[in-house]
Amino acid sequence: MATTEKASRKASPRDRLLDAAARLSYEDGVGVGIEALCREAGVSKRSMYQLFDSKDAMLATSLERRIPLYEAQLAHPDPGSSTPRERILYVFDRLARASQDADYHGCPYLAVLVELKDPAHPASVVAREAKERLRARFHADAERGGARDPGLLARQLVLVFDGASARAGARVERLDDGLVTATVTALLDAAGVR
Amino acid sequence: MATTEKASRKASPRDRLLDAAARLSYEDGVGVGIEALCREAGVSKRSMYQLFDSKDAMLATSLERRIPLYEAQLAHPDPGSSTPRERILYVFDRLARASQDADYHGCPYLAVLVELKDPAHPASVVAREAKERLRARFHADAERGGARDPGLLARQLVLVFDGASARAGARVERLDDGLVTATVTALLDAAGVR
DNA sequence: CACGGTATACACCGATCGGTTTCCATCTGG
DNA sequence: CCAGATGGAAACCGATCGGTGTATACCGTG
Repeated sequence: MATTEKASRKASPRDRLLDAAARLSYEDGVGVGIEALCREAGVSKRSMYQLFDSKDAMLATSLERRIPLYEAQLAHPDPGSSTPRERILYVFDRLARASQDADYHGCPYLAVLVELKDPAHPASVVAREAKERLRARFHADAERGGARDPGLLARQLVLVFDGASARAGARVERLDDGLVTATVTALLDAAGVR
Repeated sequence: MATTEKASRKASPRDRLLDAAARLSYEDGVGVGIEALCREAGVSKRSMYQLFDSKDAMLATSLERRIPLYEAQLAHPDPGSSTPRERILYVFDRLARASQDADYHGCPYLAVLVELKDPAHPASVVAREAKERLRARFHADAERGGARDPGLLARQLVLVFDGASARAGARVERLDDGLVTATVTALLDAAGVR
């Protein structure tokens, strides 16, 4: 009955593989070899191909599994008593903080979409879903915040989010001086969000 | 004396290689094999390695050569009689138009920076230079336009530019309904650009 | 015409790619 | 104690990777 309950000492091969895939594909790009992935995970290639149909499938699963964590990292700690404006600005504050890490390389989902230029790739589908969820969250807050055009504001915010994360990840820009906050504030004000 | 003057009928192998490198690395990513590049250019591998030290060097040269074209595509046709605001908005208008092409895959320089995560890679250096020049152009127009903080506005504009081009290239967003114009206008207004 | 540079075709190098196969060690439930 | 499932080590597959070596065909110039 239990699917993964016995793993008492250390993580299951499946979990180790998914973690390794997330880490290595983020650091080195989706072009990492399965050989390197399995070595990092301490799992044989044989086991990996029993657990997943292909490298692409494992990559997609790995990305999908990370979505809740990704969203939790950007979620305001107190969704109840915070204002929509605060919740939106919090997302960008977290982005600015995360981008200061030496190993920050931008939003992993946007990176996947850029690297695999094929929109039909299973990993691209997952990445698009993750980005769509971020937009939807901005949209909900934009509506609650009384934006004149919540749909427009939400799209503007993801535009800034992706531009900022990509540029910070590529080390062409720094976000630690209030750049995103200033930009988002201007957009929120223009949209009439209180 | 003359470097490339004899090429009367068709382009030199060097030019064919650089064009093929630009096209294929844009369509398929920087991971394209040199075999495919040489086939596309109609040049033998041997000739390529006589003309360039390595694949990386050829890629960097190819990107560098494209910078003037890239900038010309975004340049207002009448720099003399146009206002700074018009010139800035023109850049985004061209971006919105270009993004409607079926084979648009985003800004090639940002893509290179995202794909090769190594900032020291020769192609990354060139790509960073191209992005820096765009920022500098925005900065000049922001100053001339009387922006309160030209440096800030210029950085905000490249943020929007890269976010929009990346998302449009990844087919997660469409720019044909005035999204970027609305966003840039809000930022220009907030900065006090007339 | 003979020359030297340019470009070609093609085989080759070791390494790695995604993926498969065989064999064996280990663990667990009956 | 034994059966069967699980998972790991390593060889192997054809293909491709970036890069070279060799030998030949073309070219304008002397």
